[in-house]
Amino acid sequence: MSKTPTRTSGHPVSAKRRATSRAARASDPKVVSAELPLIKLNRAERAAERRQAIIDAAMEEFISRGFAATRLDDIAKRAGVAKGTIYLHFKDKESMFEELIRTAIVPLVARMQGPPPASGTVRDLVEAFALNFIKEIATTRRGDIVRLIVAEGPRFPAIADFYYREVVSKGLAGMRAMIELGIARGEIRNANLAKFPQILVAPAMIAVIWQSLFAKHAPLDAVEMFRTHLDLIFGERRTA
Amino acid sequence: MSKTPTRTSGHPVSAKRRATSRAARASDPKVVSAELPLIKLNRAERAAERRQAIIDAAMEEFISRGFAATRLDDIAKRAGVAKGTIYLHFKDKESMFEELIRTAIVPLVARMQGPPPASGTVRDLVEAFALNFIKEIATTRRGDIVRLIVAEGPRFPAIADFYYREVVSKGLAGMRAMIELGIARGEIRNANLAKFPQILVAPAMIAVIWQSLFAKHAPLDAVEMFRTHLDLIFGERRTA
DNA sequence: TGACGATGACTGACTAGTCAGTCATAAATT
DNA sequence: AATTTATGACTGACTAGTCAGTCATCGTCA
Repeated sequence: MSKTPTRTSGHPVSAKRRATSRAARASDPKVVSAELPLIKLNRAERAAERRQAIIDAAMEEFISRGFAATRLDDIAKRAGVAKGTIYLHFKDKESMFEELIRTAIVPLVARMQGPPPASGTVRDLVEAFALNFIKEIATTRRGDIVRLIVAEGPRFPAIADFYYREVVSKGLAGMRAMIELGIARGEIRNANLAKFPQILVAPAMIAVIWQSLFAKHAPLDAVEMFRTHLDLIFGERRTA
Repeated sequence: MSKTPTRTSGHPVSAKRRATSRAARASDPKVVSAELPLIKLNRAERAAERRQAIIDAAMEEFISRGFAATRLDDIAKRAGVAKGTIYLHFKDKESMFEELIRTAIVPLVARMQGPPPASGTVRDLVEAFALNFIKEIATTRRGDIVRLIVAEGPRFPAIADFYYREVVSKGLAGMRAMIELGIARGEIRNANLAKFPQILVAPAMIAVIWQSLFAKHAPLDAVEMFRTHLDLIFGERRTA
């Protein structure tokens, strides 16, 4: 009982130096982008910078803890801002999470549309695309975003909907187009594949999941696996 | 929150009549002797029954909310027991979760080992196996357990470890054996497939995830998809 | 067989703590 | 000085886990 019914959330650090945060930010070689002169940033720039810091921190926390177990206090601390600042940028935890996933998907997709359809066989096209996916997503922190969507999707229908609409359906349509091209050119034997573009990307998705769950038990050579998969679809490759 | 002294045992689950004890005795003791075959169960039997009720309820809650967002109060209510009763069977929330997943995996694996290797081609073997998987797991509530493991695995290394050891590594070994048999018999052309048994099961895993995330957006014929996938591996089938 | 105390399964109010969100105050900027 | 932006102490709602008490069941004995 003699516990502390009063002053509950007493963070031990409570030194009365509020300027500290700011001073620290200035000198701290933290996350802040390398603004060389570190000269005056106007308000809009600062706000944008902090917002980004919050987004980065939140992404990190959500990825490693999931939505429910993530504490806003931790996000604030990691971002180097006070908790209240978060509420200057986001309505609440939930909409913050949804907006985060949403904006995270954009560069994810953008990254996938980077390399323009290089001339060559359809197999080259698909291979370039998949290798890009594996290099940029499956084997990086970004892959965790995909896993996060799988994990939290059922509880955030808005996210699952958005993800399906903006990524899955478009991605599959693209895959289907490539498959049909392959069929038309005679590179792909099985015409039914066009009905299930999922098959084409399945190993890549598996690689994403594998990395975050079992990488430490048994490393997986995602690139070689995908090449083998392409051999099944396009026929044995010449080898190297 | 204030109005819950009445105990409301009317929940969809088993909810034996026995929960009536206190409240009913206090208010209307006579009504009790209504119907209910109420087979005599001794203490041990009852305990086992309640334990099972708790397990079922917990599984349901964990699947639909995830570990962190699940409330023990809800599990208790769904199981028709008091919260304290849970602690007669499990040490705490975390070990309860781990034990749940662990015991859930056993029938999952058992269900996969049911049909003995029927005589026939390797393709028939694999197809029977996969169709069984899709029917028994991918398209049922059990698939959600798999998704739950994917979702919570990174935060429960013990679960990921166990799952890898008891399911993944064994399953892949079995797949590899089948693939090697297929190669030896000349049914499978690409010998590299034995290096990546993951490819064989990838579409089935994708089906599991698809069902829980996108089924309502676009239903997926997992069986036909898998057959198409087998065509890639074993060569075109006669069709139907 | 029936009465009766012992047992322990079960209960749920309660404790101790957590954390999302608020807001009075202070710093920075205009 | 006025206004905008940031802070972090604080609040209130919520929850994992506890435990003193209850009562159905069971063993024992008349």
